[in-house]
Amino acid sequence: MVDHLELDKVAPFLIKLFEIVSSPASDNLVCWSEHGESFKIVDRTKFAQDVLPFYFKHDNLRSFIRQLNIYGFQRCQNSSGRDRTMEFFHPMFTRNGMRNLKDIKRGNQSKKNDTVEDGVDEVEQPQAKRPRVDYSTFKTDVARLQKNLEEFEHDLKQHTLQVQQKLAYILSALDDTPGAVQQPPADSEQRGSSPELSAGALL
Amino acid sequence: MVDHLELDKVAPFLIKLFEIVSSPASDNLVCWSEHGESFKIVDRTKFAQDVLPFYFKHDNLRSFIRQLNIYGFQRCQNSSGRDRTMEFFHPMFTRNGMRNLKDIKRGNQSKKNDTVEDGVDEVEQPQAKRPRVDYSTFKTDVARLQKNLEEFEHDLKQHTLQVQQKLAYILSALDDTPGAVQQPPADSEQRGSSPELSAGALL
DNA sequence: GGGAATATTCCC
DNA sequence: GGGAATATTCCC
Repeated sequence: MVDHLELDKVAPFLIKLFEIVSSPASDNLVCWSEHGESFKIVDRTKFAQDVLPFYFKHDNLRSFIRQLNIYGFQRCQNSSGRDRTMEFFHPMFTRNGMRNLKDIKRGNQSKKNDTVEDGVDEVEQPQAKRPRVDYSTFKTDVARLQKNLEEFEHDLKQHTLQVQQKLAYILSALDDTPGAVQQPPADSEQRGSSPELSAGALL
Repeated sequence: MVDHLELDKVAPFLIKLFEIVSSPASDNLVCWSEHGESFKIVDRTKFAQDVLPFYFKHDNLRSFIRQLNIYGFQRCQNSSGRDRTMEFFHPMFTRNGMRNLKDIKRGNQSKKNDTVEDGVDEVEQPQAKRPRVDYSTFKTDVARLQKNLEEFEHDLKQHTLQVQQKLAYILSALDDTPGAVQQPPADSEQRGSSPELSAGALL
């Protein structure tokens, strides 16, 4: 269906990672966070032993994390105090965002547009070392949602079109059938028109 | 004994390669050539299947060959016509030259001194495209043998010294033993000289 | 975490 | 064969 995920443009590591995190079978070892915006390694040892060698040529947690870092994932500090759980995050790696995978690049091949100036001039403010909230994740987050939305819209249009065509075909076939409905398909966007049988109206 | 092989300076690939080629157990699949100056892969398929995964994270002959090329190995054309055997060669990779392993470098990190000018000026000779024999392998070959020889000499000296010391110790111990043999063991290599007792003479 | 070396794959 | 991308290891 959605065949333009362009998985061929996505690094193998990311595809495997998505599969690993999404696979329900290993949810007790590694899984999405509640809202699917990050993922957790629950049992480091078992994860390394049982999951890694199935997808990679090693069973080494550190190598796995090295890859995460290379692709720009950030470690999230676990909320609770002493939790052995590890949590990682990348703005383009989300449960429902498989289509964003192709925008995750490795190493320092980052897109320059991440460094926009916030509308605040970068003049020195030497008075105090302001910890200064980092809005960049918000921005990339918004960008991601924006993009998702656009693509969903596109998909929806495609889908609508297809259904329309199929229905039109069915209706025309019915038309040719003696004793079938005579009513031709009306166009889709009509407001206040009398309710009638039409492909467009069904969408 | 010969503990200055400096294996810690040798790339893991080369150590494994040496082991693979030298191991008698797999001589039917991969082995040294007759004089130990190159090595042969006799059965490509079995070699890839049975040997490679034991040493590397893959069972891929092409990956193995890629590594050989990276380390500067050359493929030798098999003398016989249609032979599935593959033969590879590197001047510093020989059966008796384990100590040369540390001089094999990867990639283009070649030493400049390989490009000495042969005593022949590099002026253009556009008359004919002379195929011009490449003496560089000879030169590195000579260098290797030279080096081997020097190091063997060094080892021999060390060895001689040790044996001398041990014999001296034994002799002195015998000397202290009442009723022990007075007659020293006759030495082996002495021609016509009067037999006399000395550690050095035994060597 | 990340730089850098080494290993493996992919592609020409 | 080798360039280049990706993966894995090693080390700070």
